[in-house]
Amino acid sequence: MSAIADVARLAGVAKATASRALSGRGYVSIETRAKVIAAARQIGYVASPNAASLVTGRTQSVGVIIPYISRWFFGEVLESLELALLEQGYDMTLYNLPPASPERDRVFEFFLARKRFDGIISVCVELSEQEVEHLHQLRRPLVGIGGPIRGVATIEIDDVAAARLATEHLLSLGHRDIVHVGGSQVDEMDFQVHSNRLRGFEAAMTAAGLPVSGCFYSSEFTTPGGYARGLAVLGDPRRRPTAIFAASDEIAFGLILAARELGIRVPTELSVIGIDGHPHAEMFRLTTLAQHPRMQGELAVRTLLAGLASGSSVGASAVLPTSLIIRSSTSAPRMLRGLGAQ
Amino acid sequence: MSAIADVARLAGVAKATASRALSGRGYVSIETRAKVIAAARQIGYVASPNAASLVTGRTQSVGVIIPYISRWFFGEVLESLELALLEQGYDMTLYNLPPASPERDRVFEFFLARKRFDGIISVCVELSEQEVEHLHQLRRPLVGIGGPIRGVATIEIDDVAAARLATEHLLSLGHRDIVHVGGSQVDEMDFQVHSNRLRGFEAAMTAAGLPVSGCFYSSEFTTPGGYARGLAVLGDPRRRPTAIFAASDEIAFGLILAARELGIRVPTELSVIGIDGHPHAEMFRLTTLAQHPRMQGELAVRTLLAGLASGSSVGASAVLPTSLIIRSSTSAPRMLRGLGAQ
DNA sequence: AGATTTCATGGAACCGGTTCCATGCCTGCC
DNA sequence: GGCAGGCATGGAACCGGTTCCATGAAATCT
Repeated sequence: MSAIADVARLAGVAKATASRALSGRGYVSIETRAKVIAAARQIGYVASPNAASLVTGRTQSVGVIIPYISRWFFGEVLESLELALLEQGYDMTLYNLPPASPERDRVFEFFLARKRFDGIISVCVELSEQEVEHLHQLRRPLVGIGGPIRGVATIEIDDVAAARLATEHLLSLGHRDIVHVGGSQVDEMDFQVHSNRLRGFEAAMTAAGLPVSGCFYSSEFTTPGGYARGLAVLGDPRRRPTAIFAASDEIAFGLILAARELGIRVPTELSVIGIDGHPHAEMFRLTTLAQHPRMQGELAVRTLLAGLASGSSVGASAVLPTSLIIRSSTSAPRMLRGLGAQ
Repeated sequence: MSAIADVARLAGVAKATASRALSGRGYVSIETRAKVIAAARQIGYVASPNAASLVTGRTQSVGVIIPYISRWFFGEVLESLELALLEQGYDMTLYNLPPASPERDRVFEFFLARKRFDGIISVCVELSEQEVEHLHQLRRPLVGIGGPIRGVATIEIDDVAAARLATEHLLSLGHRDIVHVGGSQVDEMDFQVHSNRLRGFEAAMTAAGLPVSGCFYSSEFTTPGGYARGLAVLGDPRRRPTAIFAASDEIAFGLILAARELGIRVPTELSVIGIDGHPHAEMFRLTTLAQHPRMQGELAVRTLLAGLASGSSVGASAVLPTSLIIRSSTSAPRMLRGLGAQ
């Protein structure tokens, strides 16, 4: 409703002066500034960033592209991004881009090209060369979460190391018959998360002198996905592993539910470890390698805004820590226990 | 980068003509339009809605306020809102406003007042009189999901009826000792969902001639919340109900987990029914009263855009249907079964 | 054929801010 | 005392679109 011209008129100054007083740039006397601020408050004036963006090029808004909203990791990242941006006065505009979204091209060619954003944060979206090119043409800072993009600052965890640590935890307990249930490399856009976790698993197994062939089963990254896979993998008693490394906590929950349903005791007969640090892990007593999505979100915002302030396009990438949280879904395999007890 | 003036120059026409050709408003000859469109494509021109919004007042952007992102219902609503808005060319800017958010006032007084949105969708946010007033002052259409706001179109389900139906399902199976586990009215902003579901429960119980005092237990609206409450409520065998009506599927999952842990068989010894239609319900074989958050999101967008087109501020409210999905978490109580078998 | 419409286009104003530039005052310094 | 420089302010241009208005040509009507 009210424009800066109204504020200026009410305060008895020129538009230019009102603008300087409110934005804090340029010379304004203390009294004038007070007058202008009082006038602005009186008529409930809030500046339109759209109008300002025309001349400054700054929109006070950031675009976020993300493949899922409901899955835990993404929900957490989103909440932390929103909060961090809000604190800095930025709006967050959200584009949900699931793997095979028909809207994908339109988002890159139309929505993101509308000069609406000061920067873009891409959360675990596997970008094609062409899409990266599109984004770079916007000449805006770009930060990735969860995986590398060419020429872009990235906030991530070391998925290979995390998977390796998780697997080594099982190995150190004495397990030799270990299976990895993780994301498929073909079905979903995986942003290298799936394959990195598989590589970490294989590295740990190989280092322990164990074979890896036939030890991987794919699953949707969800609890029902893990459950379905669990029923299949654990259904045959003769070929049952003593431990499973799940690529995510949500998969692990499903595996535990399947095991319970099949009457397999966890951890006595089956150890399960996940990756994430999901809040439900406590309830399932799940041993997990916790990552910290909120930290990743906050750091991504800091990196983006730093790039914005400095004008440099590429900020510093960061690899965030993970931590092993041992609960009671993992233990030594029964066989060994028996031996130990003798 | 490129502005409409560049397009006009390249096409050899005036800015005004280029604008008309691209927007499709006003008279332009077919050949001229083709020329302009070709020129625009050639230099990769995408109009800046920010610039356009200055004169048209339309921003092609909608603000959404929502208390949670991770909880299932909200995630689903969000995904459907984003998709529906995207299809219509609108951006979705997200404000996450958990119950006791310290950012709350700033969002209403600053962020939402920036003239950035053509309309606002409020998802299950309990608004104070003052906040409603603030929103109305923006003179923009406003649509609520999940509960009534004064003078605003609302998309919702009938929570009282849904709770009543769920309870009646248990009653019709022969249960008499039924407990309701739902949200607290004090702890969280509840948008009347909690109290409405409690009212529906009490209405059904009273109609069946059963007492309601002592039959309600509060819980966080999450699986761990239901789990904790389940351990407490089901822990004492002497005071154990034969059936529980959970206010959400996520609570119900927790209750089922707690029951399993206590060695209580579902549904033989305990029936559980929820509300939601959560995708995990299949895995838990949970009987539930399904609502359809995606329908609610789509309808909210349709209502908002209709209000936008017509210029009328208040659209039509709608009450969406729910459907009872019977799985095997509910059955007749054991006692009756025994009788029936005789 | 002359008078209206309808169509097509260009020029210019405008939306709401920011910023450049010019102006004038006051202070400090040589 | 005159001049340079810092401070405070106003006028005007500008950002990138849309739209009003004027103009002229072609089509339609009387």
